[in-house]
Amino acid sequence: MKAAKVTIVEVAAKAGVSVATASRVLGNYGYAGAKTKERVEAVASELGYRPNKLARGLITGQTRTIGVIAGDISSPFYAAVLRGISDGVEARGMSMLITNSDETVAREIAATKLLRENQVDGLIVSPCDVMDSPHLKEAAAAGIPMVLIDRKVTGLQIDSVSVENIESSRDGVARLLWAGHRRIGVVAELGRTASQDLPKFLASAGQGGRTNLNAVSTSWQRLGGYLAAHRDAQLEIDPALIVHVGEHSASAAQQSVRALLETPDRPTALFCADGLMSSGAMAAIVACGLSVPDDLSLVCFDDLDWMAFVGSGIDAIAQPRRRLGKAATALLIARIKGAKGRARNLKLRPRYLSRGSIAPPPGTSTA
Amino acid sequence: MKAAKVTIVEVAAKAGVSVATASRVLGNYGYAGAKTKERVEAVASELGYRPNKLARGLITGQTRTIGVIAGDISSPFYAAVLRGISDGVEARGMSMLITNSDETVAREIAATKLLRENQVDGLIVSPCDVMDSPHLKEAAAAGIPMVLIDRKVTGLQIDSVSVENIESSRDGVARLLWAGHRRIGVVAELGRTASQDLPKFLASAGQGGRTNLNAVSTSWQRLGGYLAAHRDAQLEIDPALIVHVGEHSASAAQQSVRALLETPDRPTALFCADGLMSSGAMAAIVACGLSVPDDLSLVCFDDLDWMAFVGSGIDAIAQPRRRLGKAATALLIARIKGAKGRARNLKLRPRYLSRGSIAPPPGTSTA
DNA sequence: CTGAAAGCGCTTACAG
DNA sequence: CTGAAAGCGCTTACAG
Repeated sequence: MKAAKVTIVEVAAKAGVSVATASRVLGNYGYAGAKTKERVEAVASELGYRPNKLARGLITGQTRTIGVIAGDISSPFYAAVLRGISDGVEARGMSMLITNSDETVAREIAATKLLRENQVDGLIVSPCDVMDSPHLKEAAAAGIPMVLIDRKVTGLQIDSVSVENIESSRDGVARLLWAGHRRIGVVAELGRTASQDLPKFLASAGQGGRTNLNAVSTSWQRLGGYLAAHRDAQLEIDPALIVHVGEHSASAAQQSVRALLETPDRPTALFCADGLMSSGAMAAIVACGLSVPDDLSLVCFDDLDWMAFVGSGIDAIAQPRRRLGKAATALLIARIKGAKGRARNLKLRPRYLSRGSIAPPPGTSTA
Repeated sequence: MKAAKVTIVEVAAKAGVSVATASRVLGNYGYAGAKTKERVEAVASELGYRPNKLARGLITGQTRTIGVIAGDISSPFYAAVLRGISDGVEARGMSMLITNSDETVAREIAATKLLRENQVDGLIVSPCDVMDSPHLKEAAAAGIPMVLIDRKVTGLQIDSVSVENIESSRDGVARLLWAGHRRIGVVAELGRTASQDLPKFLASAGQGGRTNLNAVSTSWQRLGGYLAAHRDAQLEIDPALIVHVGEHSASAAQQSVRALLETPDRPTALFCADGLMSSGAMAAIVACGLSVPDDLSLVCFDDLDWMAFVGSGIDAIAQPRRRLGKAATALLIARIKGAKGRARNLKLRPRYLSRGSIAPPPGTSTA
């Protein structure tokens, strides 16, 4: 049943030319007489010839395929970023191999290996360990074109595209402060070791040490923005207001936020550091019977579709997700084509969407 | 800079064995002496040998890569389905090439071509034309393993995994009817030619002709369920209540729904046929200042994360999206491994999530 | 258990 | 403008 594949050899034979010539017209490079060209093409389409990219790739050393390592392709953030990448890739007639790391180093390593064995022309990765990723460094050293997306890795000087996390978080939190809030909760993932890292981080942030923030994961950066806004306003931080969820999970966030909201001295506003945290926080807010912004003001990092119509609308720091993917693809393709020169680190600016989820703290007279 | 790739030839040479032997231990098939094996493996890891899957694929005729054609990988539905596929694929050490069709035949054809040139071992596709897809039929006839997901193509007898659209829509709408609603709006995409197709469809559905519903796109099937529920209850259909949006777009849905809701004789309940329709409808409901379920009851096909906390929660017909992908992958891999026999058509059953968005129609006395 | 040799389907200098 | 030949990196009968 399996129809025998027609190869270039058969096309050449039937067209009465050499394989070399057939190859030249079918791959359209090099010279070929008009008549020859026509004949070969006619035979090829008649026979239903389909070039074998494996053979082509083996010999040219290019597969016209890139590999992508995302955290979780089903999350709205990565799904949109991937779409941006995909658009860039498809527009160039290239292909895209996709993997998930689930923010796990072991899986990221496995993915890197698999992708390299597949001879991808380049890699776009959202590294899960921003401090030390030997497998990525090795790949970069081996000369495989690579661009980092959403985050960077300390000591890895390669192209990257990320988002202004610190500045835009600082701005978002500042808006809450301007509205009069003094007890603002922050909900962030912060990894498993947050309880140890947090005191150090708070201490160093206190000095206004800003440099180290670039060497840290996005959720820490956004927390950094929160701290910076408070420092700008010369306000102390109450560590009890920092909810470190510890995992990428909406339901974990929901539990932690609920606990905070049931506290007697609960915050009058919340800043959520990513989409998962926002979903969890919103669920907790509803579960506690609180309404936004009357009982609680809210600013969320990353714009999810429901933020447009929940309550009176939720203020969001909207990341240019698709553009993130597009830009990464453009950088990668340039490198694949041989672009030299030092690493380019693009930083895209999110847009603040003001929808009305910020009100003065409850009990404040508006008069 | 580009580190020369180490091939099996070098490994063999340095280990003092033939390429054949090196190949046998590195690909681990065939016999190899314990000592030889050890030595070859040592040298391979020392040299950082990385098998070239192109060469391997060229000769074995298997790439251990599958191709996926989705509508839009950034939509929550496809994103989750893809994750299901991805899990199945990664668990077997295989890879996955992903493309978007944007529900466009031309792009689907291009994707099929590209994927086949990449010599994928099989294809999972969500076909955008359920009536006639010669490119898919050709691929199937050529013997490439393929499974259809979410929808089927008339006249293409191959494996498929879809969802019980008709039955579960019928059930969802029935719940609205039980609650006393008599004017229930339905919001569905239905394609560009809906205005012509609708009268015919209504007429044939009137006869209880059920067979043709399998040969129709998911949004038509869900409309079919709506009609069936009304037929069960012996109620007439008011065509004015059928909102055919015409495109896969939340904002288009929002506009159409808004128009319906601003009508003097507006419905007391809404049934939304997919996620995009639901987002649009919800935005329209909020824009009109209506509240769910007091002013309007609501049932949505496909469960989006916000439905858990918007208002008092929105009833949803939750599709097993990830399972859809997993099941498709399992079927595909079985075929790739050579499973024969007639096409299997899996139909997964959604779960109805009752959250409280159904109330009696406004003005009904509960007493 | 191991090796020499052919070959997967294509591209690419190199002659002509 | 066209063809003969080598070769990309591997696997697979086939002998031994």
